[in-house]
Amino acid sequence: MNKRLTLKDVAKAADVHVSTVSRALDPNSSTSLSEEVSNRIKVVAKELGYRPNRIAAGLRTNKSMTVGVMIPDITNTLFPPIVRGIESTLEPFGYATILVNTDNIPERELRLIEVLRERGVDGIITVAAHRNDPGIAELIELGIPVISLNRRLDISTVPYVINDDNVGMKLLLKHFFDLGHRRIGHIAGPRDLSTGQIRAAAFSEGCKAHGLPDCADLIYYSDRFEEAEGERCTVELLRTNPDITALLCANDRLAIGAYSGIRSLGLRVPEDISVTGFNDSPILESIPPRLTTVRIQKFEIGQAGAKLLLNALQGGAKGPIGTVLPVELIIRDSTCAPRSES
Amino acid sequence: MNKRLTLKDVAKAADVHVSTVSRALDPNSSTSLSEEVSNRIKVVAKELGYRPNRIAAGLRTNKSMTVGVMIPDITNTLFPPIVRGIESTLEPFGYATILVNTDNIPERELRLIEVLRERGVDGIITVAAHRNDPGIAELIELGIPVISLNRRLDISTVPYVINDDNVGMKLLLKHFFDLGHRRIGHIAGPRDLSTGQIRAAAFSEGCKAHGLPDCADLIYYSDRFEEAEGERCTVELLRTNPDITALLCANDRLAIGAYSGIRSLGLRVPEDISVTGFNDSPILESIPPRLTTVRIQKFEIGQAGAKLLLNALQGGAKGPIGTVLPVELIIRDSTCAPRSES
DNA sequence: TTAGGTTGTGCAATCGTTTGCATGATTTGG
DNA sequence: CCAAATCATGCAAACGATTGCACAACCTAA
Repeated sequence: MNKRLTLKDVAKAADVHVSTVSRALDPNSSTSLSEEVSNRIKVVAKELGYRPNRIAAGLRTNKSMTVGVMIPDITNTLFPPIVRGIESTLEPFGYATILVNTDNIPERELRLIEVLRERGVDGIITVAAHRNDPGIAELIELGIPVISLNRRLDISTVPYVINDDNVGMKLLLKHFFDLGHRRIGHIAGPRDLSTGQIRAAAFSEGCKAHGLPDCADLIYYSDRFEEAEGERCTVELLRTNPDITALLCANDRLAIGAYSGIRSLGLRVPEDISVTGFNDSPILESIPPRLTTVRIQKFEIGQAGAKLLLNALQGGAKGPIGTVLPVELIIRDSTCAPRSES
Repeated sequence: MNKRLTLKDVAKAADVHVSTVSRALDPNSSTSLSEEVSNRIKVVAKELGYRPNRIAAGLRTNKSMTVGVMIPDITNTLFPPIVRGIESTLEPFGYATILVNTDNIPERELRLIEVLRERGVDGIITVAAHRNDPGIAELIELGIPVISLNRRLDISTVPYVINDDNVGMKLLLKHFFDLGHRRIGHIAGPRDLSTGQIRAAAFSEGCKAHGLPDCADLIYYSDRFEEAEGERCTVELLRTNPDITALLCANDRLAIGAYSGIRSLGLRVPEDISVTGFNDSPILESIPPRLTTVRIQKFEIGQAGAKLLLNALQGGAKGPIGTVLPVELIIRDSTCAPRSES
């Protein structure tokens, strides 16, 4: 267990002061050094295999070169590509990422924010933000850069990267409309998540635009983005509104749950009820009937978020506060024209 | 951007020395403090909302309370549950996890090990180890605790948690044998990964045990655990050995690739060729024909690995160097009796 | 009563870097 | 040829916590 090399060791070997070594090894040091000494030091450092201790440096500079990444749950297929996008973008700049799972539990989220702060993260990227998120609000107040991915906060000062939920919903609605559907239900996401809220709003708006009658009672809010919730809501919605011919779900998991719900009522997808999702999870290609959905850019959302954070960390000219990534309608087998009722 | 509270601030507020505060807040401090002072300090600290700066503490104690987790690629469905198992187990003990993706590229792995070392991780859990891994070997030499999950290293001093690959292969082989298969091929994993090597060895051994004729030429080594490789190897193997009726693939991805390969030759799964995988990825339930495979415990492997690391970090009595988790045969639709050739 | 033992707290060094300032060496210009 | 400017390097103080040691106050026992 040989001790870690320090600046002091290099300094001794190169017969200079530690501060000189520090400067020689710092590419953008303000103080000037002679080429000769600088090179000698670099050579010695490399020979000895010197590696800086970022903890010590972090203590002095108050920069840990780490960022916190908060997600609800890494085992949810939506998040790994986002996390990968973040890591791939940040790593070349020397930032390491600390990953934490909040399970969408507010207290847990608050505790994990503390954990990250104690470790002196330079910034935080959250994919787990609630519309009204006290923890995030506090971070902002403390001046710690925060980026919210996939979701938005109600407070408008938090930079975000989201998908174009609005356009996505309109595309789905138009698809239904073109097929001939007129009674369309919506299984919405949780009210406290921006994705749920934005998509529900887009749904209402879209219905109106297509001249569909009041659709407020055709929206059913789920409590969580989970299959079981999708099933429960679908059953309840179809019980109350048996004339529905199409079901627009706020995400894929709700849609897969809707499949079960529809079948439990003795109906078929899509012959009796057309179903759509949102996100385009990788599994979908293989679950029959293959789900018609909206594809969002997952890796890219992480990438864009990381860039936004880098910009904030480098104190750069503050770019746009929000980035909206384009989406794409993916038509598969879960949608068809309604049974003719003529 | 109000400054972070430090021990000094608390000390001033409680009118004691910083060292006293440090001791009061350290649950297992060796020095004794009067109840009264200790409580007063705790109250003041809580009131002020003091949070220790782990960076500073880490510098002094040489413990960062972070661990590095190295995986090939978080977007591979095998890894998220493992990572979650690690994080869930470590977090309650105050450890944060830094996640890095190696993409199975050795140079990248070496660089990332440096990144982790610079950050002073207290230990490393790798799910990306090669059988012969110079980076890991160096860590061991430096006395940094390392645990290898899912894979083993050839050097025997690295504690590991693996699944019972051996039993898993025997179960699959017995399953084939019971169905009546006698010409069984094996698409093996890469030679430099222990999973590939162990499974191939178990295959050979199992063939012999069942009295099957020399099977060495029925093993085909893939270069990577990827679908495309599975397809390529399957096609080549079946070209050379057209009498094969069953294909045992070293993991699920190779098996899914095998599906394509078999179909490209105009054959059907399982009627013409039975296929099996390994791991039981979540997608499998939905890809027809549903793959017969061996289920490994993913979350548990992370959990067990984390426990092993905790043990190593607490310098505890060194427990077993290896943990082998039980596996389970999952029979689905990709296997059936061979066509009768009577 | 006093020597010796506790007990509770403060002092100061330390961890490995970074960085403002001081200082000695060298160059420049008049 | 000397004063002033410039350059290269060293010095030492941070950063915020931990911890061995010193020391004062108190307690106990002979």
